[in-house]
Amino acid sequence: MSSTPVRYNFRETEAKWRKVWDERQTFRARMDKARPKYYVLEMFPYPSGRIHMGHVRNYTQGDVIARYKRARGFNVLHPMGWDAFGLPAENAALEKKVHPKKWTYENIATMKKQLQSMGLSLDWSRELASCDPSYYRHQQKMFLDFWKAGLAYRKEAWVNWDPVDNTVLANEQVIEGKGWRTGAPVERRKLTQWNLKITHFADELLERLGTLDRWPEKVRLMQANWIGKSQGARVFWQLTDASGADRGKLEIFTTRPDTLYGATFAALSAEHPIVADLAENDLGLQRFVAESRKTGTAAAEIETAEKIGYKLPLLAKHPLVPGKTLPVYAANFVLMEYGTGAIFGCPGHDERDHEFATKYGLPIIPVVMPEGADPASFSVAAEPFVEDGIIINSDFLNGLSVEDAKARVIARLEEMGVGKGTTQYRLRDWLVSRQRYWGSPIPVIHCAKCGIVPVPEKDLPVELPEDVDFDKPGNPLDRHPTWKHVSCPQCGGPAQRETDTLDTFIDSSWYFDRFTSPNLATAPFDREEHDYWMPVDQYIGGVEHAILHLLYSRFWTRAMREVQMTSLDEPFDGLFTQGMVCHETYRAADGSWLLPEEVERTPSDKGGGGNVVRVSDKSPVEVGRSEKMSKSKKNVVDPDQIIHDYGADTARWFMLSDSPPERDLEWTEAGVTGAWRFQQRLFRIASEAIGELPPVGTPKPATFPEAATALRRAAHKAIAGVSADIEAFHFNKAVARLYELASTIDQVKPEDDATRWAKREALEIFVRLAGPMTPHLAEELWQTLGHKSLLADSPWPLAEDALLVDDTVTVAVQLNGKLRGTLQLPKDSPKDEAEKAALALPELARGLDGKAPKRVIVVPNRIVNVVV
RNA sequence: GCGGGCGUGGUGGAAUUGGUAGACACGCGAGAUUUAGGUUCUCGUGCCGCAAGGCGUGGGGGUUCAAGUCCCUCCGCCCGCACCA
Repeated sequence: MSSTPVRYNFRETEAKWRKVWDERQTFRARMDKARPKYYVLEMFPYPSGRIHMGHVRNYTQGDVIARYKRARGFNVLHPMGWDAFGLPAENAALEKKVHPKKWTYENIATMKKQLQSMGLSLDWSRELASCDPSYYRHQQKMFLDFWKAGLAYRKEAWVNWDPVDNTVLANEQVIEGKGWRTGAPVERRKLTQWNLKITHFADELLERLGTLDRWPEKVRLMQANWIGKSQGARVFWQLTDASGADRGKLEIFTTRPDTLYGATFAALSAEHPIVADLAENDLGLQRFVAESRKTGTAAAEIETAEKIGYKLPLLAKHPLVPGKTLPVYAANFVLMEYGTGAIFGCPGHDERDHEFATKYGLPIIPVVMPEGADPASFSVAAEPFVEDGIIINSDFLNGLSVEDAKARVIARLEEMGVGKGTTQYRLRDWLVSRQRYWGSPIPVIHCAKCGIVPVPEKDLPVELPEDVDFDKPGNPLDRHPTWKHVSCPQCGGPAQRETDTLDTFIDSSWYFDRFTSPNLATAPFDREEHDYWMPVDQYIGGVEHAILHLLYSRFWTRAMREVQMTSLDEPFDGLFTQGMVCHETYRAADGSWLLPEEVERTPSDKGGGGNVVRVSDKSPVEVGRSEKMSKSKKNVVDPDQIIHDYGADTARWFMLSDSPPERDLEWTEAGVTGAWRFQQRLFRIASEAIGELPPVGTPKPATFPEAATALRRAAHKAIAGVSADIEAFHFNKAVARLYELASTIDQVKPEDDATRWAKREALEIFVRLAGPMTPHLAEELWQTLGHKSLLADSPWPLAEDALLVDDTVTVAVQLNGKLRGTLQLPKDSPKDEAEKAALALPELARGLDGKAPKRVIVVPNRIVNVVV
């Protein structure tokens, strides 16, 4: 139309619409019982400094859902807050001499501004930060309530100890068995710490997974495995020393009581009380125990460490075989935290036991063999047989299946009084004490006379003192001159505050509850608001939280139910786990990592890749494979820069196109410019068309020419398709449909009023469908099309059913399963007609070469397969 | 070690219940227009082959008229493992 090119000024336009939404409080959520609610939540960010592309992806996805559900008439709650306590703030304090509070709030300010530049439909009036005493006072109160309800208790637990810094280390701070700052070999120490009784709900947490049908199957599976319910038996073994004198009983838990006859040794955890006892008079054993403690507390470390054992001066009497005794070891691969801290080793049917038995020359007896194997020749000497099979070499169990044998042997053990069938969980109670400053104080007081006393409710919150120093490692609360010294609330005598703080997973276990009434001072939430908004209808976040955060939140919800705060069972009705954002890595000749902006691609002489060189001196750069964006490898792209250069809509559009949201996304410059060009194209299509379109509200013509009907079909099919795609989180497919619709619209050059009407209809549909993804541009185009209302307040378009079905279908014709041609047939043609049409196809006749078909398979509307 | 996942053109990825593999996009090639602050438009583009045709969804095997999809087996990569959040 016009010879002057139309350009979309995204900077001005995006700012304009954000201001309008903000001023009109478009996204403010208010309880309204007359309307159905929809609670969309993305995992709140840790304020690490600046937002990264992972945030952009996460919040874009959530915003698509939030805007879509608003358009569909839901009363949407879409809040944002800050997971503001945590280790990095203390690290910053140590390294940069900034107070954790200052560092955290500065980061929040920066990141809030960044998030706001994305044009997210958030209700910022509900913003919260978990480090704010007005937030954590409620979790202190809840902690005390849980304690009173018997859900919190103290017990000894191991921590990683740095002997140089005299401080407790997080698993993350232990690198190859050494302290991250000191390099000193890490030791394990025992401390008395607070735990929450998550195991009290183990069975319910497992059972209710089955009802979470809007959760990814893999997350439910991971949680089920984590809870790890297993049926097994506790077996009591009589211990003796070499002379046969009674040395007490040993209790062993096993999930494989059916292999009891294959037991050739017993092994105790290095932390088992019996081992501790024996070690008192055994230097070698002391050394062994000390050696075992050098492994950190992480399960992966313990289980990959070389299996070593120490033979104890004990024998265990086999409970079913008179006269048979087993050697007893202390072993580093037996976990004190699981079962009874002791196992019997059946090397024939367990990988770890096999490795151990081979190493220490212990006998290996097969007691299960595959069905149909020959018992005389079946051997497990080379490797254990861990699958289901038939029991052998096991007295009264011979010939039974594994399952039947388990039941029979448990019955026998119970009869004899030497064992008991039990259910065991892998899940351990939640250890919530942290020896750190930047967390919510545990509101208890230690009194020499009264013991552990809760801080009275009127004294809550227990606030963190701000005058702390980070000159030394360790917990500044512990060495604060005055903070911990208080008088006992019960007896008034001198007492001390608990200086441990709560695990930050607690902060994130109820923030979604708090969002329902974030400004209420007297309680964590208003019951009516909570009942209205909860549960979260759609929760979105990284799969790295699949187990811990989500399980702890499910627990916390139940704990609140236990103390009558809610009647809610599950906090998250729907869950979606998004993939990571990745980028190529670049290395200079000297091996140092380079930022993407420090390298460039030189065009090659004839097409194809080209070389990658350093911008500064054109030296060659080694290109590594794409990995998760991380500061350490410098393969990061700053969202701020992208939003400044291309606009928020481009960043959002790129995040949604191409990659399925649950999979990893590869960030590429080409992809961004592609998204940018499409924004420009859309603006041009709409701007150029506007002059020829009928005004808003022009009545629908009675009839349409064929081309107009085709356009209307495309548009209405897009409504159905995009809606279904958004509901199913297939944003990349929704984007592809919008590309198609845009091309279709652009190609229609109307020459009559009905087609002009259809083009306006199609454009309006397009703009409304694109609204959740590229909200600023869509809002601008909505106005360009002549609307006075906000697109953000407009309803989702409705598809006309009649336009969704075609009257002809393309049917594939195959010869022996190989495609020979296609047919256009009326929809739902009878089978014999489809067959007749297929056999008449020249391409088929050529392949058939005069032979008569043996068989013809007809799948209506899909395929005709001729078999000769 | 245990648990979970992923693997389709040069690239990101599409593909109801097994039913035309490669939608859409990037890149690349050819052409047109001509933009000069990131151009735009048309056509082509899985591989081999002049063609007919053949081969193709990480490798190997199987079930089926028909397999990316179901089964077995092997390989590669990624994530979680309780004090990172």
